[in-house]
Amino acid sequence: MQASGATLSSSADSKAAVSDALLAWYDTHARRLPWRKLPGEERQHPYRVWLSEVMLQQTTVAVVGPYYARFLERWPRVEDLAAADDADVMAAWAGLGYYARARNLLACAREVARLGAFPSTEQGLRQLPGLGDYTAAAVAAIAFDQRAVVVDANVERVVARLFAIDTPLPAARPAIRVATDRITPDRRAGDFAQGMMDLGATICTVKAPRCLLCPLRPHCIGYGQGEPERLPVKAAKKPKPVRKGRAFWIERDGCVLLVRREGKGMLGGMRALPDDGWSARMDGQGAPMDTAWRSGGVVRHGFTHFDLELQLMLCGSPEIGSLPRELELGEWWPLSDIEAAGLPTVFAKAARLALAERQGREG
DNA sequence: GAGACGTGGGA
DNA sequence: TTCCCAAGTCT
Repeated sequence: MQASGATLSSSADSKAAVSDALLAWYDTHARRLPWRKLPGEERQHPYRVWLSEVMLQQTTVAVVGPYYARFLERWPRVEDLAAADDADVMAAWAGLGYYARARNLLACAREVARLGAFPSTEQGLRQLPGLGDYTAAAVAAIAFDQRAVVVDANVERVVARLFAIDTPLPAARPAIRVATDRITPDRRAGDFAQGMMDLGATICTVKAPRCLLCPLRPHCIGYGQGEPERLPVKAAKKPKPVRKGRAFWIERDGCVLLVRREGKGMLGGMRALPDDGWSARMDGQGAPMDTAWRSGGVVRHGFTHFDLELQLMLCGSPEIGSLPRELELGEWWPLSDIEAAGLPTVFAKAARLALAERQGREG
């Protein structure tokens, strides 16, 4: 743990100075978000805090908004979510990405329903599926007013600049955590955490930080050194490989054949078009059946760790009994209601392409 | 520690 | 267009 020899100022009250400045700023500049407490409310409901925090993992506030509203409308309490069908929850999550979050969301809701309530301590929360260091600390602080050290990417950026920590990530994490602990107040830890995240999102931004508007500027070593936007230092990214595969659009009587992806891997638990195995850490292989396929065009889609060129293959009215065993378990989904299938984006793109091709042939 | 795991929006 | 990356977790 090495913070460039920088420490927060030597004055004994500097810790309170930073948290006081941050909290005062939060009191007047907090973003008004659907999952935040209403004025006068003592604290936020654990279910809503947890739901929003899981959705917000690696996902922007703007994208989460509509999903959060739909989930809360459909499953108002954690017990409602615990009782939901897996397929319904996965379909409702479609488009948000990182589908392990949805699988863990259900597992967590069922565990909480079994327990009778959310654990009220960071340690207890940390045991729940899908709650790592960040989310356990955030829920403990925001919903239960516990003092917890909440470190997300915003806090990492703010703190790296505040203390001028120039060790590259991820090696800087221990130092950043210690520094965050040092400035986290004993009271209002939830407001402090949300204030730090709001500051990171609106003032202490990745590029072109608005330092002249920042309440922490007098305390910020990175600002004092100039070029705070240089921090935190990150390791160079590896290039993404391009992977090729095929997906199969099998149509019959106004319906298309959808399968459910197995397991915990890529898009696991989601409805999908049958494919040739491209997602199994390799290029795709063969077709699911021997029939007259025609090309429906190419879908390009970027995943986190590879880019995909997906060749869409089409066939209409397969003969009865010609389907391979693994496809007999699929669902024949009405084309008129394809939106409700909850396809992950790559397959939603493929469906749009297939329907457009269909339009072209009929028109 | 490093890689798997999605997506849409902004510059 | 291309690149970066956002309230991370799990293995």
